[in-house]
Amino acid sequence: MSEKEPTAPRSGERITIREVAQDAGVSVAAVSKVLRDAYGVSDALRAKVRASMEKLSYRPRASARGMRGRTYTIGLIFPDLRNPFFADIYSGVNAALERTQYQAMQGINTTSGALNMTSSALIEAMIDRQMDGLVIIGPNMETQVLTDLGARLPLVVIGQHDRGGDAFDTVNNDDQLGARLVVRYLMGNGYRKIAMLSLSPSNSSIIQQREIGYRLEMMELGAGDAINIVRASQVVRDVQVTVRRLLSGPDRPDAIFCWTDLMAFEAISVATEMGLSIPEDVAIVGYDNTMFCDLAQNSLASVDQSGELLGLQAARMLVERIDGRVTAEHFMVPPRIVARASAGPRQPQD
Amino acid sequence: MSEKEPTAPRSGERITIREVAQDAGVSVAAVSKVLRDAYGVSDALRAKVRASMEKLSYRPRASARGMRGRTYTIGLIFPDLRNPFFADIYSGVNAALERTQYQAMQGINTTSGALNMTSSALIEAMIDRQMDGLVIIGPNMETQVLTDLGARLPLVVIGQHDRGGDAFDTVNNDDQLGARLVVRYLMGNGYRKIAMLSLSPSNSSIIQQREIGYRLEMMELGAGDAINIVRASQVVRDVQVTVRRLLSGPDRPDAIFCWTDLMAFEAISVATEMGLSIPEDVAIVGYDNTMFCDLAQNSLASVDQSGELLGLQAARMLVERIDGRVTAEHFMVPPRIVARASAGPRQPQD
DNA sequence: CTGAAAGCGCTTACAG
DNA sequence: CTGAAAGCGCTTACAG
Repeated sequence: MSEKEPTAPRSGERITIREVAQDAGVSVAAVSKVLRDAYGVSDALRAKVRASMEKLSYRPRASARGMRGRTYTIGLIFPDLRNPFFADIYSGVNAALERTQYQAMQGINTTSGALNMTSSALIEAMIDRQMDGLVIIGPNMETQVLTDLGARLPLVVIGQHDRGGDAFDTVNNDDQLGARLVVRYLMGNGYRKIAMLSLSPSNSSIIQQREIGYRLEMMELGAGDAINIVRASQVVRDVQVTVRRLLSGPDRPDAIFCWTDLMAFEAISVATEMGLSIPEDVAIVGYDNTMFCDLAQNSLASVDQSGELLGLQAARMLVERIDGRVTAEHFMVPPRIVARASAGPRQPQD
Repeated sequence: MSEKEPTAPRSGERITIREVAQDAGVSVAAVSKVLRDAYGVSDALRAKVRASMEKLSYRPRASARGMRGRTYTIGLIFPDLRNPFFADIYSGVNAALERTQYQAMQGINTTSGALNMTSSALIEAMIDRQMDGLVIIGPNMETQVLTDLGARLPLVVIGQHDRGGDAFDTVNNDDQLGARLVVRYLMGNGYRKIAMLSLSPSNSSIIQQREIGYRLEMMELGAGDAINIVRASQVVRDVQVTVRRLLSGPDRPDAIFCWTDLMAFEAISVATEMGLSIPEDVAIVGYDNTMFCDLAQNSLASVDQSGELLGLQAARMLVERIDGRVTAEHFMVPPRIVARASAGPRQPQD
């Protein structure tokens, strides 16, 4: 294999800062300052340089900038791509960066199995590529790992309640409240034996918060005896088996509060296959309020956690950190129940 | 705003090629050659350098490499993030790159509206960041734009049948055959008045190929008089209105062949809301065979176009181009019908 | 407020 | 097969 360099076409094809400086009749350093909106540039000089940049359609190269300064690129790490909820977060991030020089680049942990391994490999790849900062969504790692990472570069975490001193910011939906709202909503509609289909392994703080909220609200509303948490991994087959077992038992729940809309859709599917009616035989509630909840065949009641707002806020906070903030900030969005037929008012039993 | 540089922590913290060279007792150039697997390095030297890299846990910085050579980063551009089909393509790309030094970075065109504007802005952002090559999925742009782009950097396009000389490679599902298979399948199950719910605006070659396949097969199977193509944009409301109109007309179709699973789910929703049974009143077929087709509430028959294979192949071809190939290659995957209840055998009519 | 020079961490001819 | 030196396109002290 030859060592040709077809990647970069004829060199000199791309305009550099040097040519802009020459065209504007100023120094290279002056152009650099205009580029970075740095102080110490007169309006006249700025105008001249801007005009030359426009005229030559100059675009700075991120990798050259990254050699000493910033790349104006931030990395987004998603836990998976199949949940349309993440698209909402992504739009929020993009909206926040729209009028800045920053650009978001995504990486996704698709490989199942050794999740920690995969995500740390991806994180290192992002650091190798000089990301100015990282937004990690729904991390499946120890808080200590995030703390260490936050010491290396600006970091904002979405979906992680445990804090790491000043090492990173967090942006969350109030998961404990979200779970409480679900229990209240279901109780209000006449359901009492409410089971929770949670996620395993359950080491994430989001999972813990939702389980706590569920337990507390069940107890406070006098249904402590009906508390029933079952767990499944995200794998489809595992969800199906778990739901089927739950619905086949002698003491079938009235309602299932599912970890995610995706799990709830599977629950609807299994219940349907078992010949059960929703919500007459069993009510189903999801989390995320994804676009598929509205489909008539799902009509899934769900908790809206404003993904777009989460993304927007995370991106803003990250840029602040890149700009020098060193103390942690934490942002929490209130969740909201969106009622739909899958958990509608219970008919009087015969 | 001060000009501090919190992005890069204490400098010197990261190991450089120079320190590796020193540790191994060789020149910097030698280390670079080992890094690039370039020729002209003895096994002994290679082993020494590898050991030092390991010992110091050295990792090359992509932006420094990009200054003269490659960044070992390829850009993936998706038309949207809400379709789980793209997750399949992504896994394929990742699988292909797994044992290479390359890393994929994603960008997504979320902003609706001026689609061309958005995607070209994203493409420029990727070029600014020195991507070694680009994979563009389902581009909404003129072939000429792709041809120009292919002249600037290695390019593979997924979902584009029009070719651009040697400027870029294409990877496709055989969309014309896919559409034919759907018509054959539906006819075989007793449906004849088969409408096609296509995408507007219909300037993409994929759309054209599917429409051609649909028309030809309808004619060849003697149902030319029943040809009926309606179009909707991806916007949910538009799909709903279009499907409702189609199903309310005086001459209701027996079956609807939908542009995408996502559209098919909407079609199922609308039909359900109208009190129609599927497939008794109207059969529905989708395209992409996404994970949601299997849910009992959808049971959506669909065309599988092997997203993972498309992604795998595209990534391989892109790496070949980066390595110097200058002639175009074109790869086509055969589609496959996955039968499900939404288009099951038609019951004899009363 | 402005500019000349050094340097970021690699790769690339080129000389030995 | 190996290495010393130049250079990629920016930013950053530093001097004026």
